[in-house]
Formats: sequence, structure tokens, C-alpha cells
Amino acid sequence: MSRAGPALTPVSYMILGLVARDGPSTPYELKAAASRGIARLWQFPHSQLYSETTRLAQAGLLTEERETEGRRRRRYRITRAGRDALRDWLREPWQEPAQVRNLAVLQLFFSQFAGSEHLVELARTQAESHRARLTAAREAEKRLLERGDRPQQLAVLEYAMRHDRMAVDFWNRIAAEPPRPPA
Amino acid sequence: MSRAGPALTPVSYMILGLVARDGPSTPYELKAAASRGIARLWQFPHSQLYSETTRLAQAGLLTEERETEGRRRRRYRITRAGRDALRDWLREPWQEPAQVRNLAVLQLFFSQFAGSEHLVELARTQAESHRARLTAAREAEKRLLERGDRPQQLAVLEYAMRHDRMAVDFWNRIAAEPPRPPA
DNA sequence: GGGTACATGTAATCAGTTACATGATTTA
DNA sequence: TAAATCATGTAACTGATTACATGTACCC
Repeated sequence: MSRAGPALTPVSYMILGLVARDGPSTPYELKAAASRGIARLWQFPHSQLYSETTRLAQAGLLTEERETEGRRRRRYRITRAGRDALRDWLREPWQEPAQVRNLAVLQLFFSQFAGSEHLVELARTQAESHRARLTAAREAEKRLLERGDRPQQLAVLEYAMRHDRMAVDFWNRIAAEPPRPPA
Repeated sequence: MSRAGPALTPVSYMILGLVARDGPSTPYELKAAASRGIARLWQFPHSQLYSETTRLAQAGLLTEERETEGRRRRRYRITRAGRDALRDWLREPWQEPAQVRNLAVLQLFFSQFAGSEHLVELARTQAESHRARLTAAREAEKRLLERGDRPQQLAVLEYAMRHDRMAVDFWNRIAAEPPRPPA
């Protein structure tokens, strides 16, 4: 009963999920849909939308129709198998705790090899950009609350905001008391 | 005055940083060094240590000596250019706020396509694994405090712990009040 | 003295990124 | 109608992952 073909990646599931949520879509529409919301969650270049939709269509998880005129856009819609694949993935809850994978934190880790003034600048910059993102997120939150549907998207936004708040606090603390190598 | 060759990746800097910190190292030693500490921060397979050290040596940032007998291990040491590259990178503080890139949160985003009991299971699993990691981190923190050197490593650990605490709170809340699609 | 766990490395593949390129639409 | 911008796509490259493979040391 299992599908063949190469394993699906996070971007595969993002595409399946967006098509499932929004109905038949062109890669360009997917790009727009992603930019409102999940782009924040998992960035990828738009070119991947073209290769990945093709791949998903070959695997039978999407169907592709192509306009015969003008731009000859491709429009994808999800198949039964596509919905199943998405659902199966969602039913295998991800066990691993989130990785950190944060370049700024990596720089902090090795900050002994630059002057400590650079660390302070890093900390200030990071605090500032997380603060800015938090401000933008509050607007988005307001809009989502007004809409009322999409509680999951709201929950994800809440995660992002908690993350940003944590980061602001952390980097403020680093800026105020930069760790010093022992004498 | 700029180096030629392909751009350096985060893993490049991790290797440069570890060799700078610990002195001449074999790939295998690097693997062990990474597993104590930064592995948490930026995971990668050990095979990359072989390809990446080779690349860095070709770029003149590491030197390679090879044992003539027995295992013919390669041992790398950092060059002047390598230190410079590391320092230059550290002096360009990373501006972007951290991405989220969290598979569990991605599953939350699309959780409407599975039953809500699966979301609750996801939330419980995530809360639990972050809690476990937090416990382990407290031990590591104790050891680092005793050692006293490596305040940067301690700061990074503190970041990871804040992250875990935030995640535990968040997923507990989701488990308690899973978002429901509107009726 | 053979099994098993750790140590050390290579090869092949592919997802993801970068760079390029052209078609439509709007605006001035 | 020129130019700028948005829309749409392809091609090439390569870092990262997966899979494989062999060497060495220890232990029973």
C-alpha cells in the first residue's frame, strides 16, 4: 500500500498542505500563499516550487493541467493519494525536539576569536531585528484574530512570537553582560 | 586581499572554530569535539568532516599532514589565513533574525488535515522531548560552571535552555487547548 | 580466535540554491 | 512606446545526506 518514489521533504508537505487548503494553484500562487504565513516558518526559493510540484505530480500526489494558451501556466490540484500522504505524515508526530541552527548563536559560540565589541554589536543587532519582527507579528496577529478562521495559523504565530520574545531577552542580556574569557 | 574559492558555509566556520580552539585535530577528533556542545547547535553527518576539511585545506585555511603509517590519519591545523577568515566572519555580525524551521510547528500549521487527537499527541511528544533535553542541559550547565572557562559555551547553553523552556510552555498550552477549526 | 564495537573513510545521489532568461503588464 | 516591474520558468552547480566499506582494538 505504500507509495514508491523518493521520500517527501518538508517542502513537499508544505506544497501539499497549501494546495489542500487553498485548492488548485499555480506555482506562482503557491509562492504568494507561502509568503503570507509559512514563509516565516520554512523559507525556500521560488524555483523549488517548480521542481517540487513536478516531482509531486510524477509521484501522483498532484495532478497538473497546463493552459494551452498565453502563459501556459501549470495548475496543480491535490489527488486522493496526495491527501493521504499529507494525512499520514501528520499522523506521525515529529518526535525530535527542534534544533537550534542559529547562525548568530554560532557566532556567539566562537566569539572569543573576535573582539568583544563585535559580540556586543551582534547582540544589539539581533535584539533589534527580533524586536522588529515581533512588532510586525502583532499586526498579523490582530488580522488573524479578526478573521477568526485559521486558529492553527494563529497558534504558529504565537510560537514565533514567543520565540522572538525569548530571543530579545536573551540578546539584551548578552549585550548587557557579554561573556568574557577568563583571565 | 580576498580569498578566492567557493564561499564558506556554517560548517566551514564550525570546523575552523573548533580547530582554532582545540589545536591540531583529526576529523574524528572534530566529530567528538562537536558532539560535546555545538552538535546541539548545528548538526551534520560525520562524512562532511572529511569533505569539508579537504576543501578548507585546498583553500589554504587549514594545513593537512597525513600519518605515514598505520591508519594514515589526517591531522589539520589552522593557518593564518584560516584564523583571518574566521575572524572576518565573526566581525560581520549576522543580521537576520533566526528562522523557525521547525517540523513540529509545520505539522501544527497543517494540523487541520489530521484528527485533533494527533495534534494533542504531537504537542505532548514535543513537550516531553524538550523537557528531557532541558534536564540534560542542566547537568551540562553544572559542569560548565564548575570548569569556569568557556563562558561563551555557557551562554549558548543558556540560549538553548531558554528555547527549551519556551517550547515546553508552548506545547503544553497546545496540548491543553488545541486550536480547533471554526464550525 | 572470532565476534563485536568503535574508528575512519569513500562514493553516489539529490535537494536546495544560485544564476540566468524571457514573457506579460503597468505606468509615465 | 520605453522602461520598469511583476510573473513565470529553466539550467547548472554543489553542499549535504545516505549508503557503503574496511581497519583496528578489545573482550569472551
